[in-house]
Amino acid sequence: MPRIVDHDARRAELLAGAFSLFVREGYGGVTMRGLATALGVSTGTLYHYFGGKDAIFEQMVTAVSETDVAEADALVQSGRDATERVDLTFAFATLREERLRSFIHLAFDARRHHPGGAMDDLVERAFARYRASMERQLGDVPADRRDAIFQLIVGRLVTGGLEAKPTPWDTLAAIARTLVS
Amino acid sequence: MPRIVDHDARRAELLAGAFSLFVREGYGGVTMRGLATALGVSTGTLYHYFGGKDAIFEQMVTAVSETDVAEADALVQSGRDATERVDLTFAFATLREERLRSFIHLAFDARRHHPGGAMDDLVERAFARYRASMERQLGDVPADRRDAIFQLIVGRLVTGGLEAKPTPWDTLAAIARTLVS
Amino acid sequence: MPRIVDHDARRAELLAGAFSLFVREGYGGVTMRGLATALGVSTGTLYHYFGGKDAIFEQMVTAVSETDVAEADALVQSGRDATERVDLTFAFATLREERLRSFIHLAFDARRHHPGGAMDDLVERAFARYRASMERQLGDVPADRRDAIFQLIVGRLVTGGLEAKPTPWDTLAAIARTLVS
Amino acid sequence: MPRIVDHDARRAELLAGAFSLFVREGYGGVTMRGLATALGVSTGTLYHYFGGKDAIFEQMVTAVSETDVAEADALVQSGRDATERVDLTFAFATLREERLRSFIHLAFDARRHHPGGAMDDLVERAFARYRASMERQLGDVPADRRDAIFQLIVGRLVTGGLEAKPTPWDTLAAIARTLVS
DNA sequence: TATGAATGAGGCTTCATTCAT
DNA sequence: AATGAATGAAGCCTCATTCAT
Repeated sequence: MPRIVDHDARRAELLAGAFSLFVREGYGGVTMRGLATALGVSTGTLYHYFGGKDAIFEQMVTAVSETDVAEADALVQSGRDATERVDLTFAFATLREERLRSFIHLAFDARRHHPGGAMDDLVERAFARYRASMERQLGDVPADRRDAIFQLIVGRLVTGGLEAKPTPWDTLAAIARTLVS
Repeated sequence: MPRIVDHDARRAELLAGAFSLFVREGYGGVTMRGLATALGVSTGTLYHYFGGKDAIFEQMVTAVSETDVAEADALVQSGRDATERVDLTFAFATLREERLRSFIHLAFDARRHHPGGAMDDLVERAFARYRASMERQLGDVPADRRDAIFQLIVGRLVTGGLEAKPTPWDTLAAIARTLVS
Repeated sequence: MPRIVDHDARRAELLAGAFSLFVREGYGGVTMRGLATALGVSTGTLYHYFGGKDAIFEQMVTAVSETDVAEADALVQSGRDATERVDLTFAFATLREERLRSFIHLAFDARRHHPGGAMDDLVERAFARYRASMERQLGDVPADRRDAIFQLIVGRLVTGGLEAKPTPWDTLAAIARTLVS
Repeated sequence: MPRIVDHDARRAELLAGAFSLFVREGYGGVTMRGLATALGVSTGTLYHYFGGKDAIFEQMVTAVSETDVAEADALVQSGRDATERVDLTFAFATLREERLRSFIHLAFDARRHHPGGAMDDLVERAFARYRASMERQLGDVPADRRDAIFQLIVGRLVTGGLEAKPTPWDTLAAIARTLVS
């Protein structure tokens, strides 16, 4: 069935385009009309490929976390010891700061707009992917310290979006290094 | 003579009621009609006491952070040394976990819905209040370590709302203690 | 019954204050709250003295035209011949331009908000008062020419509120003089 | 392919329907819901074709004045000398009395509801179109007399809507003829 | 497949009016 | 007599969704 393949390919293409808009505007800030315009299609086309706004949103949450984790793995695994890999983990967070912060916000949004449903699983699985990545890369760091580093990064991502002068990444990276040596 | 009403007291009362709804539904999820119903008043009354939805939200953010900080100060200052006060800080975060998480969530929402406006200042000032409280209580801890503890708590509050099995508070408190001794 | 007298005096006082606001904002632009504030009373007081917004408005239309006609008569009757009295008529229109224009607008408003009712009579009587004043002052001018002068003035009042560069009053006064000599 | 609709033609159609309602109810008296109902469409459709209430009103003012001026030009230019063209000008005003009166009324309303905005320009331009038409048709009449005729017509249109027995058009036309001979 | 015109519920806000004090 | 808190209908506008073409 070549038709099906084309259909799926087009859907993936639209999803990729939708992602940046959702990340920039948040769930509530995206309108179907705005999304259609940004993607260069009509609203009718959007409804042809997806069930509706929610369906688009849900498919995106998964797509984002998979992309991010793949990139993080690729970068961090080049570190030769735990200290270096901690530094690379912070380097990744710094590099993709906006995107990761947006993901957290998206996750919040997602759970709000689909309470108690399959969306919870989706978000949990996405976070589990990030956690698994850290475990792969920092497997020789004690679990409690690895957890602390994770919270440090999440905390910094969040405050970076809310405070005028958030704690510098370097400061936190330095603290993190003391936790693994 | 008019119906006897303490204008400010009534306003504070409405504000307190509004918080739980905003927390449950998010900024975008709260409608003036819904808020009025939840508070047992008419929409007109809401506009009698507040300039509008934004004004309600803004006054709420300030009121909540002030209340929280006052409570945190009261609790934490009973600690006799830095280690004890770190423990009490975590105790406060654990105790008011839901409320603090809601506040962060709300702050995110608010900035998305009103980018670049007075809301930014409001949120920044609220966060500054929390920071100032920590500085008062943990003044003898080096600034970088105090910052790390702050990020640890914020990170834990956020992941607590998104992960199925977030890192236990105790684990992070233990790490934090190592940072101040 | 001294009470009644006081009551009526207060009502006249409020009406006088209301007039300038209605003239400035038009019927639709005046709110009861705004009117109460401008008068330095409460909305409740307004409802104590008048039946409501419409009642205030209606009483005003009569009051305005009576005041204006009295002033016009006083001014114009000092002219010694028809030409002079025409000039004085234009002088009065120029002097009270804004006020007279507002009255025309008010009259329009009035008929719109109270179609087919007693308000039509009210407006017609008010206009009849202006006409009667002209007949008193320009009694020796043929009726058709007097009518033309009236239309000239009304036309100029209206276009003065709508055009950037309306015809100067002087130009029209000069034309009017040719009509009476 | 989309439902086949000539966007501009549909807009013109809606605009034409809007005029009669605006004329009947006045700017403030027209509601978007009422307008939609009167036009047999939904409020959403109105916003699909126009930016909002003001945009509808503005486009209407322009459309009406353009139509009127075109009609006036066509009628009046058949007159062979100034006297005949003055008569034809009054004939046009008599024929379209209601419509022209409504236009003046609307212009007043518009400026009151949007003081100091783009509406002022719009109204001024519309009036300028009427003035220009008179200049084209009565170019050989001295400017001051042409202006007087314009005021005569405007005055009669206004009083025709407010007085029980306004001055007959014939009377004013006769006076106007004396001004051009 | 794809379009975009059309829908109508629902959002925020205003305001004439009522009524307990 | 006077106040102003409270009401709720109604205004303008947005937007997810449907459907004829």
